[in-house]
Amino acid sequence: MSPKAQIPGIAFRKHDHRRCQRQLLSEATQLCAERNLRLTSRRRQVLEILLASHQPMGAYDILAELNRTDPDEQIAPPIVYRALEFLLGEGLIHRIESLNAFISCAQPGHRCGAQFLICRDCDQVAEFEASDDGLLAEAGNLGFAVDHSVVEITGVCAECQKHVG
Amino acid sequence: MSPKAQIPGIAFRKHDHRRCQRQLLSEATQLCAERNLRLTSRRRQVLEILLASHQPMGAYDILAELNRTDPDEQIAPPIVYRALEFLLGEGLIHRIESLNAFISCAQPGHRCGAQFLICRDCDQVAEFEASDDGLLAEAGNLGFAVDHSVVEITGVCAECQKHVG
DNA sequence: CGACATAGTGTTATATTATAACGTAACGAT
DNA sequence: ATCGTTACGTTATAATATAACACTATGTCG
Ligand SMILES: [Zn+2]
Ligand SMILES: [Zn+2]
Ligand SMILES: [Zn+2]
Ligand SMILES: [Zn+2]
Repeated sequence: MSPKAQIPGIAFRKHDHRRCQRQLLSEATQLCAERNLRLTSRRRQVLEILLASHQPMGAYDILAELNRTDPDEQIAPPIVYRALEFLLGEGLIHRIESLNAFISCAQPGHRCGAQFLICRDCDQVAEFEASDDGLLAEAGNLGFAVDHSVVEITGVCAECQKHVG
Repeated sequence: MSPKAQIPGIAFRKHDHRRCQRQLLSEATQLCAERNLRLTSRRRQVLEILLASHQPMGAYDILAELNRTDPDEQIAPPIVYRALEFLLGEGLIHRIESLNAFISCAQPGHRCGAQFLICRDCDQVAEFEASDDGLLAEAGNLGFAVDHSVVEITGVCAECQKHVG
């Protein structure tokens, strides 16, 4: 993965991910403490699996990972989905609708609009913060009370455009 | 400037839907003829089911409808999915990712960006043409070659806000 | 026409994603 | 300690989607 300063999203940037990971987990812990919520070990476990990369994972991928690291117990889907539900609710992760997958939030606590660039070549997904969201304003102008917005842009990232063959 | 700030989406407007339906089917027929594509009876059948309303339907809802109107044959999922794939490819219908559902395009042939307002009260979905140019331009500026964009805004429509208790 | 290539359909089975339902355990407050 | 609540574990099943392969319709060319 080469440095691509122009692409937003940490997924596309070279960085000390060890540190990044630790930081995000710490932020999650603090955020839950502030909100008086329980980041239980299951929830933390699922979050950590997602924090291991900046890639989206399917619920069953996460499930497999849980069962791989802990072959004694046989975890079942509802456990994963419940943890995901909690993490989604607190904005610690996002759901990528067009992939049926989940990804750790790059800026937990920012209550950021979740907007994604999805490269169909390298499968990397970058969360990016579109500062000016005219769409929501427009929806608002039309009398629509916006609750949640899904913005997922599929295409080819800058790096992959170079390697076309 | 694009023609926006109209009331979004025909789904939310009172109109002669009989006529609307006929018109859209006719446009689809013509469009396929122009493109030298076969709007076979199966494909037309699926399109007609979606054109019966401006509401999104799951693939299995469509399947059920097929099997209801024609109880002799027992249609299976792949048939529906293949018809949907064709219709999606030609822009005659759209897929709503956050609902796992399909909806007829309000403006076939316009190659319109597919943007949706989804009311979580009345479940109506309005296709609306907004200037998400900002977003796409931003992606473009960042070196990302946009292929397809998903914009789905969930909330409460103007009408439902009045009736809230 | 009749052989052929191709696109579309039908059928079976199965993969993938997600939830219902219900009981148990942990926790937090009286 | 008991009680209400939240989270977890377990089983079963629902809902969504595709793989694989056989068959049929359609158009093309000699
Ligand atoms: Zn990182
Ligand atoms: Zn890429
Ligand atoms: Zn109509
Ligand atoms: Zn509504």
